[in-house]
Amino acid sequence: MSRKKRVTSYDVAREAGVSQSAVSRVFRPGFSASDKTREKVLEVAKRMGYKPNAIARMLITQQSGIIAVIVSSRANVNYPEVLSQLNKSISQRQKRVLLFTLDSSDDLDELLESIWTFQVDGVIALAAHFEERSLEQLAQHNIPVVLYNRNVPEANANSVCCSHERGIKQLIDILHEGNHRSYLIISGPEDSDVANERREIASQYLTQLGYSDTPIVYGDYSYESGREALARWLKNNNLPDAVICSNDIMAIGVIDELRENMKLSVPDDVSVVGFDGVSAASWYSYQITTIRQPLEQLTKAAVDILMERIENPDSPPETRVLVGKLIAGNSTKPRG
Amino acid sequence: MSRKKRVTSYDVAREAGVSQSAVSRVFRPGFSASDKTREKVLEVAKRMGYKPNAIARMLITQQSGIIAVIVSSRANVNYPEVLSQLNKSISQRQKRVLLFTLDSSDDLDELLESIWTFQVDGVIALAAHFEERSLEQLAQHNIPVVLYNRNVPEANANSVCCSHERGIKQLIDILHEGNHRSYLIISGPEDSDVANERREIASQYLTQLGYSDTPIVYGDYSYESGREALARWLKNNNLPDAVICSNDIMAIGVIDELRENMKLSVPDDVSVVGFDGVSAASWYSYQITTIRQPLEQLTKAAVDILMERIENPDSPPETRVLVGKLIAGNSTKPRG
DNA sequence: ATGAAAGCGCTAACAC
DNA sequence: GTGTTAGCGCTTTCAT
Repeated sequence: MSRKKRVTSYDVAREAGVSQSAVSRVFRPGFSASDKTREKVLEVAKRMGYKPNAIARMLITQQSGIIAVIVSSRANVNYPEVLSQLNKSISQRQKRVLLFTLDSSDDLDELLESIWTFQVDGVIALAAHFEERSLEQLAQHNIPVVLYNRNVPEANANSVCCSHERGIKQLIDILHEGNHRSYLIISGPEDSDVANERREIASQYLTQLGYSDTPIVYGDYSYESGREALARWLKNNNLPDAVICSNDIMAIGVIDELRENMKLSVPDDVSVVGFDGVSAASWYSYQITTIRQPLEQLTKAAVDILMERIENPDSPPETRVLVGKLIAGNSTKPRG
Repeated sequence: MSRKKRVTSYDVAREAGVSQSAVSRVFRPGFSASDKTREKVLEVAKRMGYKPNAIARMLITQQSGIIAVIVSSRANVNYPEVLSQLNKSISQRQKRVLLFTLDSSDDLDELLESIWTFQVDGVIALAAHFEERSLEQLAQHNIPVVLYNRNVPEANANSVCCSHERGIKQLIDILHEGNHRSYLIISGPEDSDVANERREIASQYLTQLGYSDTPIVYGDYSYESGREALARWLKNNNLPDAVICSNDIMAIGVIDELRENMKLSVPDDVSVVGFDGVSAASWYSYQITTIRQPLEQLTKAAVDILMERIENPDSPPETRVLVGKLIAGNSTKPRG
């Protein structure tokens, strides 16, 4: 490895005829140095191609300027987009995103070790398997954490989420007021907090409105699983008035299954609602009635909360719930 | 900041009654220590909660174990997915992904500085504005780089890409053999290498087949831009036999525009082809004839090449071109 | 305002 | 195999 030798602050100091600490100060924002020194140092630094070494700085300041973002590789459809947004927002704060993958809770300890090892300033967790004990461990190390659309009820952790309750109820209200009298719920996978929450809210609210025992079938958030879930149900049961899907992608699958194999049309034969407000949901061929998650605000809130905790570790835990926007699509219409 | 004091290798050494370097050796893979020492050290380390400090290790080894992945925040539709795949693949190699965003070439120097500052082991670049001079600068620092679906012709850099030539020609062959006699190309934005390449190949191949001066209109890869591009064209021109789109999302836009505003049907009135093979392309309501990029293989190849260059900096530059898979959809059919 | 000096926690010769 | 020692490049008192 013939990596060319780095230019260090000592090299610059020697060349500029000042001390090494003078160089250091010039490169630290908010530290004073005479104009003459500053000018000289900057000139020499530029000429020699000196750049402060972030690693050395981290070692001494015990701060890395790095935010760990934990994702699961299981394609939860809109995580990639969330990730992009988070990265954008964190970059603007002069911090960097270091990516960690968590696929099953087996890897949890290894993950925590790795996070700890990197001295990250904070953590944003999107992954489903990130459990309460992880929160405790990070808390012990005073590493602030923000959960994104995750529900870890007992822990009083920082979190941001989209109000599923408000959204689901809005959707069901539309259906109910539109005289839909029989429902089917297509839920996301049981190991997803978000799916469980959306399903339970829907189920309970329907009960409250007088439709008890609304049937539930499960998918895994994917297009195919939406199609299959519906097909499975219709093999032995009648068509409901409305299908409530835990996310848009399954709703799209449902619509396509109805079109292709049942030769039925949405919304004429049955209404379908989704959740998320992904871009495909608004495409002409689907136009799903759904709730759009305020992605940008959610990610921004997550980063805001985290930065606040980094600067001020004693801030009490905070949960910020944002309300999604109802998109009145064309996948629902009043009955009778 | 009341961060609890870290446990260091010295603490463990003292407690275990060995030297600090013994502790260090136990935690370095491939270094020898007697079973007795190893056992003792591991026991104490576990009890005290010791974890080696990656930052300190980086400082001394001059290797960070970090791969910089450069993305642009402009939503190039399938980058998020590429990013997930890369992360997965890099994690498996015991390295980590540090995310960098590059939106315009203005920020280039700042970006390079930052990359250099972090002592990253290697770079994978997806961003459009990552230019040749960046390659040179990184080469000077002996930081290996792999370009992903980027075309920087003069530089003999490492790169992986999907063969656009092979794919586009396959698509056009289908149309040509299906007696399509007039074409419209809807290209991605001009600041995208990939878009330019796809457009030029299509244009030239059509010329070669006898359709010179095939009209070209531009979009930005988005659904809306596909719709608008087609609408703009049809305002003053006749419907072509086939529309060749630079990506699937614009193809989907084109299909929806035809359906909604022109009351025309695909493939009966006009054929449409896309490129990428995103999941939406195969949905029943679109079923686009397209080329599926071998995403997994592409990302794996990128990581393979990079790792090889990290271990062996003198390996000559390598370009790996992978061929996509033709998906014969239902958005094309033979004419007359 | 500036310089000297003491680390941050680790690795890697080098002796033993 | 193990301990000693000298740094990696920086920040940060503490004198001056």
